[in-house]
Amino acid sequence: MKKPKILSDIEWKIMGALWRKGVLSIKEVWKEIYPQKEKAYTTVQTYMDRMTEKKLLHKEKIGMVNFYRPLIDEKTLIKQATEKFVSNTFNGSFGSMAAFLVDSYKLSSQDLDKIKKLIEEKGVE
Amino acid sequence: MKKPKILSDIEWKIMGALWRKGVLSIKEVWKEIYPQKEKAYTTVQTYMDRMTEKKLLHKEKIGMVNFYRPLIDEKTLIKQATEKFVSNTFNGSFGSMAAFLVDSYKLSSQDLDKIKKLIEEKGVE
DNA sequence: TATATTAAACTACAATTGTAGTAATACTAC
DNA sequence: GTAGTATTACTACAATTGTAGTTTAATATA
Repeated sequence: MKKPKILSDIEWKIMGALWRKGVLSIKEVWKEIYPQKEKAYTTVQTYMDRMTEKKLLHKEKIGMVNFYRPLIDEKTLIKQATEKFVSNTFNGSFGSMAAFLVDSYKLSSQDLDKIKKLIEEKGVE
Repeated sequence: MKKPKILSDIEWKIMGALWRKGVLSIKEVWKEIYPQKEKAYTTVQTYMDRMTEKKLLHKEKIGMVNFYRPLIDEKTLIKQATEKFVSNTFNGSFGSMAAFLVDSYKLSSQDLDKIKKLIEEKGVE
């Protein structure tokens, strides 16, 4: 992959809606991500258009309405984004990042437990 | 904090150099982050200027040369950036993010071990 | 002192992003 | 078949980002 497409805030929201729901019209996405109309309908429209150009979405007209579907799967994109983020902020060390997260006040004991189990599965005892 | 300032790639590099070295001139930063002249000197100059305007850096002239020093400390900024990233990509769940990292093929057993110890210190047994 | 070097200061400009308005078109209910 | 309504399609435009050139001022050197 040449230029891993990293998303802006709004693009993440749009992709998120589509990953959750599968295939949606612009209006449906808009209602999903801005139920309080925090942004104009046409703003979402513009984004989804551009994302279609950028091959992040595929659009197909059914009747008079365009429906959009994500062309990139969630796992893949999150992986790319995480790699880029970690490379910027933690000099590429996933370990440091994970340690930072664990070390921060942010994790519940359920989280910690889950992570611990994952580690154990990976064979560190 | 009103608008947490999140950095672009180049800005991270510049901040990184300054966090490591303390106080540097533009040329020093440039040599540090683009030893192969991947970007023009004036590009770095423009960035550092803008970052000074944005209060990310403080500039002080010593003799004829400006020296720059970071106004925001590394931990703080990484925390903000991580929060934003996690909110975008993992719906705000630090646990999911940590689990994703641990679960991915990216961590060495040293990393895992370190994380495990951190978890244990936090009192999950 | 004229000259080359250095670094600062200023200017430029296209691409992308954030935000949305307006025009055209098709559809729906009288 | 005409008047609203829903959607698409098109257009707009300022702010920010990425990239760097040009001009000026000071400094060291020959």
